Amino acid sequence: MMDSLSPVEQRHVPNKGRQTRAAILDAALGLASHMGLEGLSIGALADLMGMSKSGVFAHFGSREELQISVVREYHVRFEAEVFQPCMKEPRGLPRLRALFERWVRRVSQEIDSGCIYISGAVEFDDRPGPVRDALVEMVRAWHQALGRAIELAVEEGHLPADADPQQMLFEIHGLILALHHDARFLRTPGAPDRARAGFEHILAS
Amino acid sequence: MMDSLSPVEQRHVPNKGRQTRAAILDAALGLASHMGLEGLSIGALADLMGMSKSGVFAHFGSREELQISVVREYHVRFEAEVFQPCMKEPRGLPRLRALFERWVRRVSQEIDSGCIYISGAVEFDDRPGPVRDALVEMVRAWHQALGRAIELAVEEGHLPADADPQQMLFEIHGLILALHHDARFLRTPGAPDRARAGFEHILAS
DNA sequence: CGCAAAATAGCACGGTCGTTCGATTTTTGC
DNA sequence: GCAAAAATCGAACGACCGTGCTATTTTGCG
Repeated sequence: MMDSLSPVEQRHVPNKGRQTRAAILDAALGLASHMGLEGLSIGALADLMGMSKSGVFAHFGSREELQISVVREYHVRFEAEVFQPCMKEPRGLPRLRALFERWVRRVSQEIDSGCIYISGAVEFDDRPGPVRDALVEMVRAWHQALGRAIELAVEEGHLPADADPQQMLFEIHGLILALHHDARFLRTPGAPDRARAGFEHILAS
Repeated sequence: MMDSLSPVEQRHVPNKGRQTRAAILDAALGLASHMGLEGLSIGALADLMGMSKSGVFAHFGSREELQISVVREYHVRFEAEVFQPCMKEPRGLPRLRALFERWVRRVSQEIDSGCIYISGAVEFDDRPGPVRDALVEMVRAWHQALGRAIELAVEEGHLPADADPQQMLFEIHGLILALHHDARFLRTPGAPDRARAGFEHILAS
């Protein structure tokens, strides 16, 4: 009778909705990694979930809102898997190396799941709207975090004082994009090591 | 009666068909640059050309064949605009620089037309079929041509003998991809110059 | 011109899409 | 346990898609 008797049990919080919404979003992330954000369809998502189209639809209100939710969820996971673990590393080169290594693994290791930041950037580069805005916001945030890590490496004296963090960021990002291209599209073996070698070239200058 | 009298003339070979096919292909290239190869629809193409869907359709036989034709046509133009003019440059660094500069201009300068190689790579990275095969073939050919230009620079002594052409190709390609990303998606000004600076960094090592 | 062949149009089919709406079932709060 | 509320379903709509079919028009050569 007393709610306070069971601390974990949340009787009066309507969580069925949230739970299925989270499950749908999880399936949507997998689907969007394969088909792209534009290829994400409510019907296919409903089939995958074993529920009706309108049942899925009701959780988001529109396809566009679903796409935005996918982008946000990807951002949360990317931050948790790539960014946050590296904050334990000492600032400067160690942290920067950790960030790059996790980024490389994220893009290459997972064979079947493409990076939504990269595919989304190509899909929405000249398609204005809220989805594009959300994507740009997330990518900008990640770039800013990475740029800050490079600046810290300069401040710590791990990189020469006249290094150009923005230029380094540009080149490092290029390595990741080339890795994504060669590993996922051309299926070239050894692409991750090419990216790592390029990273060392950038640091040694 | 005798066909051999007119070697060039082919009696029942019409001209109009090829012309309109070329015009359709031209429009299709513009459309695919904006919407991607997957976003290319016969209906939209017909509207753009002011003709019927079936009229457009008859020239290609299937949507897939249309996509492949677009890829091939893009390849021809890319070769004519980027590759061939640089063959007049002396082999080695001058030619390599010219190739990179024309590549940069091709990707960044044209504001409204995206690179089909890049967008196609993302769209078809895990979608098997003839369109993907055609794309891979064209991209591989271009990479091979660029790799050969780097090797020539080594042979000419313009680059150190222990340089790794494939590694350089990977890094240079990354610069182009980062340029495409920053210029078209993030709309960062100065991206072409970042790519050029990165190119100089690669050469100086 | 005339006639065959090529190019194009018009229409219809089956399919998928996002979305709406009312009915129905399940969850939740008391 | 009952009633309100939330979640889900099922069917339908209109729009677009690629494609096949049969006319109709246009082209090109004798």
